[in-house]
Amino acid sequence: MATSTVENYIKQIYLLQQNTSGERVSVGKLAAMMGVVPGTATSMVKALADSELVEYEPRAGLRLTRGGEQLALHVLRRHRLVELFLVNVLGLDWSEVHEEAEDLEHAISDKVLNKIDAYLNSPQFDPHGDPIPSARGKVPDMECRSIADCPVGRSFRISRITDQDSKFLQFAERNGLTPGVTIRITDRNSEADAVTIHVSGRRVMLGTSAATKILVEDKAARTR
Amino acid sequence: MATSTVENYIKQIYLLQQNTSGERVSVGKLAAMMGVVPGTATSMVKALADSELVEYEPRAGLRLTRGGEQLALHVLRRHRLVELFLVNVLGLDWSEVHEEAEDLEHAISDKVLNKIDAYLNSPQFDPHGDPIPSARGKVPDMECRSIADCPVGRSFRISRITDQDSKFLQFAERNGLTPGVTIRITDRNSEADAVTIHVSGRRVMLGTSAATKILVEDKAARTR
DNA sequence: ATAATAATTTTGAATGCTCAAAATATAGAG
DNA sequence: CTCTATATTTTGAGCATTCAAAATTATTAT
Ligand SMILES: [Mn+2]
Ligand SMILES: [Mn+2]
Ligand SMILES: [Mn+2]
Ligand SMILES: [Mn+2]
Repeated sequence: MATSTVENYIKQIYLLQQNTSGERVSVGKLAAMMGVVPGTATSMVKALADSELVEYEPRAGLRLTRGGEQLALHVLRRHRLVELFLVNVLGLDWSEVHEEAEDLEHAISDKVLNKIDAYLNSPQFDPHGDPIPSARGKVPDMECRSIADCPVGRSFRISRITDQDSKFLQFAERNGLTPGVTIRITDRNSEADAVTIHVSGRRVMLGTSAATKILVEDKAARTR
Repeated sequence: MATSTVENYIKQIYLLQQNTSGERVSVGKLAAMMGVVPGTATSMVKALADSELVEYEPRAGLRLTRGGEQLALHVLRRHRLVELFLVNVLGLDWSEVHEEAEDLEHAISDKVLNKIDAYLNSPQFDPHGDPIPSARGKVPDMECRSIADCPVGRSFRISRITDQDSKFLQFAERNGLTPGVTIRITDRNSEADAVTIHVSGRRVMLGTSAATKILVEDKAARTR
């Protein structure tokens, strides 16, 4: 029913809402993320509002409706299951699957999706640690903060990388910074804008903006 | 580069050319197969001619160029590898994969396609016995005729089912009529418009129009 | 409060694909 | 050779998506 353009907009709105923790999304931000001119976003948003996928207050911004959120979660489920399948079964690199999934997420039927889900044993997280919404739209919760604001001296488990850029993912992999890995934060220097961590022997230094993209949780936590 | 609409048209033109063994395809036939109104096909064909994918002689018909044929073979390769993957790896039924592949064929990158090909060990035929063009556009040749015009009394191996309709495929499967299976043609009655065959003990009667859809080859032939 | 600035919306136009219906060409029947 | 049935093309229009550029509104600085 929904075109892939609509699915992409809705997914992006969902992701923007996540960052700004629930506030209304601005048309400008949306346009920027979608790589379109602002006027294009405006007219698209009007169409989405007509289909009752978003609530739209001209000049104030927009927010997903319940239906919009469900669609977003369904797209995200397809995207992330596909990513995991490509990595675990077909052996693609985690740095390249995001692009692939960007197209496949619109072409996978529920029938195939369920087979993939079963094949992978109903996983909860994708290769980047992103939560995979369930078929009913439940998102596995994960309480985690970024390396950028973790106390020095403690150990953590990497749970998620929040940047799909393939250069960054390759860098992370080269340095052993992948979900599940245990790291120890050994130093933070706010003047130098950097954090030092230890990961399996190695010492790695990260600038704050890179550190922000790596989320961790307490050593004790989750089964993954 | 090519939209999925263009890919679908080009693929369909290729398939029509196969049937009519190389003659020019008429716009009307194409429109019918694509499920569009004739005028739509005319304007699409003009666009395809502008992109040099077909040679078009108004009112006389059209034919794929070399480039068009290559595109068709590439789409067909994706379609058929996907079908086989869905059946062999994800366990979908052969009667349902055609529909699935119809969308996926446009969303699979070469990178993923190569992984699938390797995973399946570079197969030559899909679940319906359709030949899978190689990455370089070579089509595995198969010399086969339909059950409808095979001599009575001899044995053959089923090599291909040329009908994607899921009801027909389910019927075929129920009666053990799948590629690789050996059958024996025991009777033909042109008045009754029917053929009788034996397949693993069972006796099956087929009307000519059904028999035409099942292709066989000499018992001796091919490694599959 | 006014003016400058930034964000947003509107307008007008293009592209790709489609349909309905009218116009035209072609082939076969008489 | 003329008429008619059939296939094909043309015309005019709509939908989804996009851009460029102009118009409008909201925000901020003075
Ligand atoms: Mn996408
Ligand atoms: Mn991911
Ligand atoms: Mn298709
Ligand atoms: Mn097939």
